[in-house]
Amino acid sequence: MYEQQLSKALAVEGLTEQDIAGALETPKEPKLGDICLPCFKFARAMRLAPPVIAAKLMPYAQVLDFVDRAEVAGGYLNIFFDRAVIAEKVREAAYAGKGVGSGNEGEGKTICIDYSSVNIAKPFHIGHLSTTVIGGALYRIFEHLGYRVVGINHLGDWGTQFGKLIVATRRWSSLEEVEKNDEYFLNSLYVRYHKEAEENPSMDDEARAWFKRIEDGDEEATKYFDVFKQVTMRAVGKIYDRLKIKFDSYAGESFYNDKMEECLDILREKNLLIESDGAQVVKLDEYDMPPCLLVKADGATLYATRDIAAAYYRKRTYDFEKCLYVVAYQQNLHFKQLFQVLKLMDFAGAEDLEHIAFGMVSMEDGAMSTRNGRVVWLKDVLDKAVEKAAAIIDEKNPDIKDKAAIAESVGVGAVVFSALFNNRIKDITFSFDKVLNFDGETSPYLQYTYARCASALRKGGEPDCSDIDVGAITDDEGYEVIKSVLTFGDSVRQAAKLREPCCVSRHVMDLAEKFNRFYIGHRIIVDDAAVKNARLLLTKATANVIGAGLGLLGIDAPEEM
RNA sequence: GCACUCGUAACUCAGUUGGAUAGAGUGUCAGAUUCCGAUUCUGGAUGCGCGGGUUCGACUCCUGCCGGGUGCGCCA
Repeated sequence: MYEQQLSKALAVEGLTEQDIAGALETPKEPKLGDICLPCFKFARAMRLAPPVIAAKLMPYAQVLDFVDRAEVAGGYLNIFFDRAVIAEKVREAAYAGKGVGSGNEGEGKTICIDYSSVNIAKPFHIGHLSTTVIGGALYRIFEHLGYRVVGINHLGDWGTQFGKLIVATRRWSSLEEVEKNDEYFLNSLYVRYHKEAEENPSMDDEARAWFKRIEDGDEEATKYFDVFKQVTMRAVGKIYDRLKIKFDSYAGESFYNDKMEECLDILREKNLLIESDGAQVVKLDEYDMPPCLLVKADGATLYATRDIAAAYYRKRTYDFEKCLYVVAYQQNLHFKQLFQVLKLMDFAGAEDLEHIAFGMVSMEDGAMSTRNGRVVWLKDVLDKAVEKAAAIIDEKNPDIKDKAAIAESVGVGAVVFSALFNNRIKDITFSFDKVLNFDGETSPYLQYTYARCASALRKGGEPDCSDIDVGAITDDEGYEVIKSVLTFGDSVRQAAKLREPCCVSRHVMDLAEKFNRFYIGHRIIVDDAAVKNARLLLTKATANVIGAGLGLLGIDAPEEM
């Protein structure tokens, strides 16, 4: 808050606006001021001791109309805002609705986000959660800042697993049966295939042959392919609805089948494609990386080949400013190679590709594995969380309306939030106890706080802005709430800049804690109308920010719970 | 072996471009409600893996070691 004005005002004694702007920071503790300027780094150039510099700057801060006072503490200049001036700004936040903290710096810019990217024929498991909700949150965060966002689900809909599924379907089931059943049935065929193929390796030849037929556009094989894809999409569609995730494009791997050749031509033209052990690769020794394999010895293309084609297609189709790949860090090397190859190809968007890596999920007894059944399906996790939420509602608020919908919001929200509260890079050891914990720093806490605000607003009525006593919210607790409300937008920007949704979740959590402290200490609905209106206004602003923050994360904020 | 990455309280994690006395939650113990929703709030206790370096100042940057994770040509 007020960084610009302060930078301008304190650019004296040879200091530039940039010097000041780069040094301003928020003190650790509220009692040290609202904003501060450490003057140590100016000492050398100014040939003065930091406290002397702070003292010289103090009068320039002191005269600003939004400043109450400035103090010199060691080498710091601590600035305290005029609380009444700050409090006035809450009005705006209270009437901004869901748009609170939004911006327009993204206007005219397009960001592509590649996330979720499910594998066809595999049910949605807990390992798919991070990419899906991180991508979804980044989508909304950028949108909130005015960007045009293109959400891309780069479906894993190509590869020999389709041949395997055809073999399995023909042996133990039928196309009709698969079509009628859900994704778990399809998965059971896949698991059975792997079990039996161990003893009967000829099945793999059969599978390869079927996949070849898909590649060749064979009618019968394509029919199978379409059904498998349809069954999977039906299932993940339900999950996406529950998670509030949407995509603008489902162009997956199969989509790029006919778009790779032109990329390989570019590589050949630039003499980048080299034969090695029968395969065709791009050498990356110069960049301390192993070669990037693009065409197998048998002539088939690879994941990386399709990613190159996808990059070209996206640049051409969307003319992106940035293209983000929300994919686990296991693929760090793959993306480093991919980006380097594209750079060597002089691809126009090469500098704008970014791998947004995140940690992996494992089970308490080791890595997850679909084949041996050591896997947790997301649907089960969501269902259990919703069940638990319903039980708590039954116990605490049995007469509430729309119980099922609220339990869904609370349960699903808790699962989503658990994946968005920490830094992306952290590994996660999955445990039901942790995900189903609704106490402490969880989304049910945020939702509860939101519902508490909503309840107060129902009882207190719409705040009347013509009759406000800002003094009623400039006490320490209220003032902390105000500052948190007003800096929400900064956190949204930080989240976009770092591609870290947790900047938003952390901010909203902090606000909820501050509001609850305020709430306990001060009655909102009091006889004095001016005081009541001020507190209601703050309550409304708080509800807006919590609601907007949860919304950015893809979590509902029910009015009651 | 090489590369990347992580190591903060008993546990799970925050910690702004390096800045003041390193903070939360869980769990634990002790408290708070005649009054707006106790899924709330208040208080107590425990810590930066180890050693060097750069700096006025290092959890943060560099370097060495220790420990965990991931990756390293025909999977995606």
